[in-house]
Amino acid sequence: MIERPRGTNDFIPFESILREKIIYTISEYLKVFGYNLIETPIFEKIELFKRSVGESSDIVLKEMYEFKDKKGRDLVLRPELTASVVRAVIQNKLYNNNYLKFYYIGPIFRYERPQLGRYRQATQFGIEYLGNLSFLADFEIIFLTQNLYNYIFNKFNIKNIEFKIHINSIGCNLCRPTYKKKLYEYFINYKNDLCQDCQKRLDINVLRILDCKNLTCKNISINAPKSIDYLCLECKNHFDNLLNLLTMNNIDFILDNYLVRGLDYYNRTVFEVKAILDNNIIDLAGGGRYDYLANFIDSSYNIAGCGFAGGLERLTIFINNYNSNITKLLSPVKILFTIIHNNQNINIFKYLLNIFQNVNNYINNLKERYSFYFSIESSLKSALKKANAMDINYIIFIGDYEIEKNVFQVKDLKNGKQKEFSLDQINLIIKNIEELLNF
RNA sequence: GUGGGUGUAGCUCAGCGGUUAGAGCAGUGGACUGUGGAUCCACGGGUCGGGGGUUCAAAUCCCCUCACCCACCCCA
Repeated sequence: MIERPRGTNDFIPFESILREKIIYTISEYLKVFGYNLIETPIFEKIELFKRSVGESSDIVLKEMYEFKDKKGRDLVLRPELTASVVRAVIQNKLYNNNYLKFYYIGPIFRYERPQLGRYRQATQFGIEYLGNLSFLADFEIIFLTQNLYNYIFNKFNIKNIEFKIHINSIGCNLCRPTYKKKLYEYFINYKNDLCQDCQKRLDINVLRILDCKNLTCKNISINAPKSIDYLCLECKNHFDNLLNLLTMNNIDFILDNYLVRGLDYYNRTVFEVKAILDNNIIDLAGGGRYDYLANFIDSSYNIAGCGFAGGLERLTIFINNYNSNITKLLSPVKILFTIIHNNQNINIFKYLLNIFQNVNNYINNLKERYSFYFSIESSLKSALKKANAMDINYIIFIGDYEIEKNVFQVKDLKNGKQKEFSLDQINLIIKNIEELLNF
């Protein structure tokens, strides 16, 4: 047996249906706010991520799927999408537009050890708002992040889910070096107590020590200098204004002084969406501002930007966990059309073909709301058994008895009611499906 | 990449050196030949994740490997 590669998934019905609906829900919501779909390649040149996500980040350091193509080009399966979106904006010369709002959804690849909600091929969705330096853009992104999740959870009938937005500012190129220096000076005193990883981080990226889960490191971090105490005036104003807007709009956020992100392109605002599942904290999404990203990719460009990215698989886990009935809620009305056929009279099949054709003809009235199934059975009993097993809502059937009386039967399997219709009307049953089922 | 746990029927699992590997659920057929879900009876189904080793004898013990789950690391 050839199995699928580690950390990948087959999404078979009905999980695939749920994913489809979630994706639809996301795009439906974001389009109303003026965000439009952007699609970029699944593989990119390796340089794109080395320059943007950062050579010192774990993603670039050890998690990328790298390969050479037949001409020896160094390519990678994309580990995230923000860098690609910014690259696309530059390459397609979109930067002079003042309405640079995009949403994306698609696969990303990271070579990690799989766990629940963490896969080597995962699906990320997110939005990017480019070209706006104002704190209003940060506000819009955070507002949309929170309310997109609210909208999805509401749509899938999920109540009582608690998710929190953690937020911080990590400053800009002016003030961050000072802060990093202060952090370094603080942590160097504890160098021998820090875990091995953090001892390395001391020189590579001090900020990430704040993110360490090691208990000793955590305890040391408690009294570490906070980035917000070292922000320059502009960064401080930006952050204060943002927090004011969020407060005025009753957006529930937690000011997390030690929140940092593993991708190097962020500046000023960073945030994460955290939710609780069985006493575990799971990150649903993360994001922030990345005003230097365009410049990292090509030094002749400066394009401000702000966005967030969320994981589709993690979201799906929550929806399934909080609403186990979800696939039933999403299912269309199922109708089984059956011919009870236990003799040689093949003429009876013409009614079956008739329904096939009419379903096709009226597809616009039926789509999203009805699913049709067809079968030929030797007895009514087996037809009903099959319908029951398939969780069919209505069965329409024609057998010898019906032919003799020139009728067909419609039975509501949920309440057992049954009604007889004249076979002369068979051509109208799909066209008038609503009336037919409403008896 | 590190540490731990688990792989036995379609599903959930029992068996943990000793006949021919089991149960429940699901499936198929019948009792019941035109009105379903119930009940009873019968039946089908397994390279015990894969490979190697130890042994008279391995699902069971050992080694390797693959996959999943959990905690790290990191992140969506």
